[in-house]
Amino acid sequence: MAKIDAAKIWSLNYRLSMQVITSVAPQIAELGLETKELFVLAEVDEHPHPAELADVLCMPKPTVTFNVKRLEAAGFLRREIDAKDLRRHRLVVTPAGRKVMTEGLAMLSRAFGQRLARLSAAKQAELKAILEELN
Amino acid sequence: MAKIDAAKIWSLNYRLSMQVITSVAPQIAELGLETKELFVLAEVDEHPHPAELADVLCMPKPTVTFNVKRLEAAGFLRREIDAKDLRRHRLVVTPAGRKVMTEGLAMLSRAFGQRLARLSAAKQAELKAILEELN
DNA sequence: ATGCGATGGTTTAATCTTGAACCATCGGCG
DNA sequence: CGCCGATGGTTCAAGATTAAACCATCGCAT
Repeated sequence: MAKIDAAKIWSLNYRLSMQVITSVAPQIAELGLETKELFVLAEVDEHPHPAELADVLCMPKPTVTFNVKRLEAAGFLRREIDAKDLRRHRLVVTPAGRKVMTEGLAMLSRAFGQRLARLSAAKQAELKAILEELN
Repeated sequence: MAKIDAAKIWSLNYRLSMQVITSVAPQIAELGLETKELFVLAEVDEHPHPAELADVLCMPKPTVTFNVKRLEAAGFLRREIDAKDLRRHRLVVTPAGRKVMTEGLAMLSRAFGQRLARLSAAKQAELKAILEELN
């Protein structure tokens, strides 16, 4: 079998992600949320500290600072100082934040769901399994 | 079967793309190329016109203009005006451009190849097929 | 031909991003 | 304790991105 070109696969993957997110960006914006803010918001539950967020989301720390600040100003996020480690800021999603996060992710699900609908259920499951293995 | 959460799959996919590209960015930079410039360069053969590039790469037209300008200044790209349509600029990859493009894509292939190596050959092929179906 | 909406590309100005330097705190170690 | 390297987070300034407005050309219908 000819060797599979990894760059090609990466490229397909990247393009897919971008096309989907580009297509929902306007809807998300109507929630008063930039897409990057949604990404941040969506990871706060699992990764409540900015440093982890930067790591998971592959964005530099100042970018996280910036986006967190905006989310906080918008009332979607609250910030608590960890009494055990005064350097750390624990982020907490507010009810309003949870609302827009849920709606934003639902929009993303619908948009990507339309693409996924091209695949059989079996293939969808296979894709998910493969991606989990790769992550 | 529980409904698969499309947003979750999208997120896995996005994270995978980002982690990989983040990991190669420094190497690519040594070629004198920003990652976005590499993306542009890599699509020029198939999509020689800026408008198409913007579309395929999901980036706004001014971003394409900007990156093309830099690629041109670096001698990686040449620009010809289409005699048939004076609005259109046909982009051409120069030999120097082809060289860095090839090297850059090879770096990307190596980096992503390491991830892909977690999968059996059959699963790699399956992934590629699925992505092509989704694109 | 002439007008006109659509398309290709650039410019501008405002916003976002980010590398580098920074401050504060932590966790050891002598 | 007091130092010191490492870690969490922010600031700042330089550079990248992009929405909006723009100019030029095209295709086409009048």
